[in-house]
Amino acid sequence: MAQISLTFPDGNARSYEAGITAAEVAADISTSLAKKAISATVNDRHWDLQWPIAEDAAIAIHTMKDDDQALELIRHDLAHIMARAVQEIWPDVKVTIGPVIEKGWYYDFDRDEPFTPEDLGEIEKKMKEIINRRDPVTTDVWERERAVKYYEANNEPYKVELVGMIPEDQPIRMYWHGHWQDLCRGPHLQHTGQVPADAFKLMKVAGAYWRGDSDRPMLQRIYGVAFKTRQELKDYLTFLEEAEKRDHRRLGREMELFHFQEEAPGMVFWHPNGWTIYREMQDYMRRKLTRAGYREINTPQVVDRKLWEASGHWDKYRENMYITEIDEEHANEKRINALKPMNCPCHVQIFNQGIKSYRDLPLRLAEFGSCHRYEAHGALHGLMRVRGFTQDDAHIFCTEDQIEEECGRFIQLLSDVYRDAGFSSFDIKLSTRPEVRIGSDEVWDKAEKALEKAILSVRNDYEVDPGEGAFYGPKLDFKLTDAIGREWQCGTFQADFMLPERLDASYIGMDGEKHRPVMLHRAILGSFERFIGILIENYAGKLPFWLAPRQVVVASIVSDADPFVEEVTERLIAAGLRAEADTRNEKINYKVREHSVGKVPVILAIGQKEVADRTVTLRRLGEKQTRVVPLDEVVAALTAEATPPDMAA
RNA sequence: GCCGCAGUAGCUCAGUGGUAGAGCGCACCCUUGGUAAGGGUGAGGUCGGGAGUUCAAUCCUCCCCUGCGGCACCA
Repeated sequence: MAQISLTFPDGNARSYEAGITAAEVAADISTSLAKKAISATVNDRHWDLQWPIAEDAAIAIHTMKDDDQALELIRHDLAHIMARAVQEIWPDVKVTIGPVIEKGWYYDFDRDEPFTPEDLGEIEKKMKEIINRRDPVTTDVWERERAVKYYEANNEPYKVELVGMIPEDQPIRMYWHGHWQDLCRGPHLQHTGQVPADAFKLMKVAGAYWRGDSDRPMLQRIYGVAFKTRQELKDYLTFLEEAEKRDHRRLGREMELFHFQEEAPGMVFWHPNGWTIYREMQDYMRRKLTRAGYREINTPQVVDRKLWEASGHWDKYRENMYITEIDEEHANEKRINALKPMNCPCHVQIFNQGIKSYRDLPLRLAEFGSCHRYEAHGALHGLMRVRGFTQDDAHIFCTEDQIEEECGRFIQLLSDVYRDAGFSSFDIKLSTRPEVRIGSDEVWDKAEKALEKAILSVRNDYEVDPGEGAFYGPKLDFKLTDAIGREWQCGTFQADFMLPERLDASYIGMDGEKHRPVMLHRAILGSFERFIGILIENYAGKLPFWLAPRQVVVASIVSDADPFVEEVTERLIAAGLRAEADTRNEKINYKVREHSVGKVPVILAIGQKEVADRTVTLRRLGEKQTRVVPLDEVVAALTAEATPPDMAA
């Protein structure tokens, strides 16, 4: 037998016979390691203990102490255990696939009857039973034909299809958990008893298309979460409760920010409090854009289909466009209009007015563009996905040579905005040329390089998504991370070589000839609606002072203080603050509680002492201690605090 | 759009084949109380919409609408 050399993490190497398994290597080291081992890493690949090692390699044996590997295996084995439990209870159910996902796994089943919440409890019980059986996990590689025949005989058509999808050069690997069998690339644990029986939970049932294709059958998906310990599971469930508490739909109601109703699904009714946040954000953006050299414009809501046909949107997105009908009586000619689903074609119309010179470029046209898209019912989700929304949209008309400079300026602007909104980090993704595209390779080279260079001028890390660019140009997507670690894609920067062509935009170059400009589509917030939703969730409703809809409530402790409360409130309002007086016949405890629940950042309480001294007692949201401050001082301090971040000295 | 679940007072939710209830909120009264709910009284509902079954439907059946969790989609 040939000998191979395995190098351990500590740098030591040992010689073994080729074909030795990782389990045997572990056993060679110590019996306790053999028992504790869960998997190995062999030449950077996560390796099943049972797999033979054929050649020299770097090897590391994993135990439950290695979180990454442990969690992957636990979740992956649980997927199998769950599928097995389901088939033990309902032998007719057909199995499909069950991958590991963040925090857990899912498994898709084909079953006539959907699973009920009660079924989940039963499955969970069965799973624990299986874990306690401590069945060994075994694996083998089969001939393709044998696997197909096996699955055909067992009436598992999805598995037959999966076998067929495995590339010719890949092995068909089978796994057994006890008697139960599944097609799987592995790796897995040594036996089911290695899975913690008290650190997982089945979460929900949902429909999911076979292979994610809406033309294929709808399967029943069961989601589970799993951790190494019971405590981690508990912590995660607590986290979910916390996330639910910051749900913007709930806070939107509690803080009286907005509502939705049946007559206008997916359209926001902004209440005074919510609209205050919106306006504050919009004012802020307007200042930032103006300073960054943008000119603000405004374009029609209702536009003849001819323009959408010319832009190409009619062909592709007609299903999702709101079409207007005019009462015949009042129309001389039948015209079909659409509510604009996007602003770019209208912006080109403004560019096209008059003759543009290269001296006009780059021309940056910004619009808080109100758009309507008929989104699928199932897609709507609070402010995050709506049918009527306003983009912080702008189009930069420029030359190919100006792309890089404009991209760099944009990223700078975007960084400022995210920072001011309270997001400390964001990721950038560069999507490059797809197979089907327009424009010469030369132009693509230039554009992709320009975007890349622009990113590198501000930071050194970004992700590349090859082939995921739009057919009309490469793009950047910007994802920010919120306070509880969730990612939201907000900003975008897209180079477009097509629309100027389709809508015949041109400028006169230095050479006196006509040229096509490049159009850069860009947004920072995405839509105001969604961004405000993200802000609400990020801050759990406790918005920074400059954005808080109600910044200060001045509350009387005794009714004798009411006149001074009114005076203080007027002073604050005169200073530009959003202040309200609360002189209701209620105790101060009650008022403090109510305004705390309402997320008012500052409460100023006024009783007899304050009236006598012309002071206020200041209490900040979430803090217990109070502070007595002279009136003049509090007005000055709060006014300074209310200054938006871009205006602060 | 697809799968599943849900829709009862402003909110959160209970309930029944014989047209409804709680807590909070709201209004009024008492209370002037010092930092997260003082007390009393009262008003408030075509039980999401339509059709059907039934002597009788908020409850059972069907269709539609909206919402929720996923999936698909997101110019």
